[in-house]
Amino acid sequence: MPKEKYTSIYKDLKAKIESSEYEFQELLPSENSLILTYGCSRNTVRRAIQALVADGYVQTQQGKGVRNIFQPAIQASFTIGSIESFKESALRNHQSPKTKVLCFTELTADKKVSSRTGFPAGSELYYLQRLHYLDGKALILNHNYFLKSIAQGLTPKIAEQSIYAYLEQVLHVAIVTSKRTMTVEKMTEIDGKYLDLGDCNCLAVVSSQTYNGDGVMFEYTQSRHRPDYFCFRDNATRHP
Amino acid sequence: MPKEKYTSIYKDLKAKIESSEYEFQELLPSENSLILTYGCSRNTVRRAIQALVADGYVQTQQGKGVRNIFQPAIQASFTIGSIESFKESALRNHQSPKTKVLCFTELTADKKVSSRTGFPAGSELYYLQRLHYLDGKALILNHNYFLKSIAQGLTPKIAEQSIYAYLEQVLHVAIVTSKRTMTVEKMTEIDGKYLDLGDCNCLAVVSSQTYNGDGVMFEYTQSRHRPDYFCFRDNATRHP
DNA sequence: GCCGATTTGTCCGTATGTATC
DNA sequence: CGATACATACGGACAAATCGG
Repeated sequence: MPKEKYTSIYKDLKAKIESSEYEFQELLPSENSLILTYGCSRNTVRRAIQALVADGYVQTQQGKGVRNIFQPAIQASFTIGSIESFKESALRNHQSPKTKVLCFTELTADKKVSSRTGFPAGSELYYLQRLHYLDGKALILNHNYFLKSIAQGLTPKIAEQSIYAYLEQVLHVAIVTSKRTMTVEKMTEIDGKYLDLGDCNCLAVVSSQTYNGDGVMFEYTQSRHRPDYFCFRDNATRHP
Repeated sequence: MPKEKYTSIYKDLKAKIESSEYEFQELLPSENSLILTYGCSRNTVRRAIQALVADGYVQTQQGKGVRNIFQPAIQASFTIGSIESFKESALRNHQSPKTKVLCFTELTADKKVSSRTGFPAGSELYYLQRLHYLDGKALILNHNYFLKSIAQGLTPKIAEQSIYAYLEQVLHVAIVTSKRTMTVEKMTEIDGKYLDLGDCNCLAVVSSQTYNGDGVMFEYTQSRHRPDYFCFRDNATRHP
């Protein structure tokens, strides 16, 4: 049983673009012909196309058509605009991930933690430090804070595998929105202890607040990335 | 004369959210009531709401409603997902921008330039180095490559003001899509010469390829940011 | 636990405007 | 000018999730 119609059309077109069924700069079939090939309404194909625009795969132009602007050259390690667990992105890039849990505790948010994470003071939290390896190299040092009431039953064992898989598949937490900021920070002692930074004294830091389907922020994570293996990608559009 | 209907609804709701007319975590009026207040169809209000979702302002939940999750706390210097010129983002943050043109030349892309920028070898280009100041501090060192055929008549004088304003308002170039990657790189000699990096030996690098309305990539830019003034923000959504 | 009201999600069909060729 | 293509907008139908009685 497939998903919704517009999703399957989106995936089909995406696959065709990725497999170079449409050439770079070539126009895709018009909306009207897509309506015929997929047997659906115009709104539905337009919705699929808009998703491709958001991905930076195609560009639309009124009166002309939909142009393929996908270039497979650049393969970003971490794609912006969608939420992915470390394990998922590693597997997507055909790399073997490993995670080591350095620290697993529970704590109550005081003012300091509250202002850093955005959790209300007094929140009961799990706090973890995790080290992520890719192909044997230590690349990311993660500081995770999870709301205990939502990530119930989290264990170091689970944290070594995939926390997101546990949240979604076991606890049925709907993961919806994540607000992220990306900065560059001076390395700390603990960074240097676990990550091989070479002669760099800075690293890339991604801080994220993640919300569940009820609008509750249940996760704050700070990911500290070894700079030479860090690449963020996004597609922006202009609306003046 | 206003814009399209859904844009004006989007802007109106956005303004109300930003001015705390709806509280954090509060549900917005239902789609049906918005239909009445704005006198439009359901599709139109839904489109406005989807734009707010993309901005990370609200979250929708089937059967419940649309929840305000906007928190004014974090004001990012550079917002992801939209294309902004340096001048625009500076003015948005109420800061006084200044730009100094270090270098302005024309060149023909050889293989090396081609592989770095993505322009085909043989392309006729403008090449610029520009230094951007904010409130008197040198924050960003920009390397710009523009396709001569599209950015016709570019001068150092214009580059000191806003290139985007020239492209859009004078040449009527439609700026549509930009593919960006964010990395952290070791500083170079020229970085150290112009940017005050303190004791950091790295900086944040944003590389972007920008396309016009005809699907032609007309700009490649590498922006090298002083790390302590660099902040990128984005809102991600999960679609497993 | 069931039922009905409310609310958002998906999908369809149609009409009109606007840009391109 | 007409044909084609995408953009905007409207209206309606049914499904799915939520909530209260």
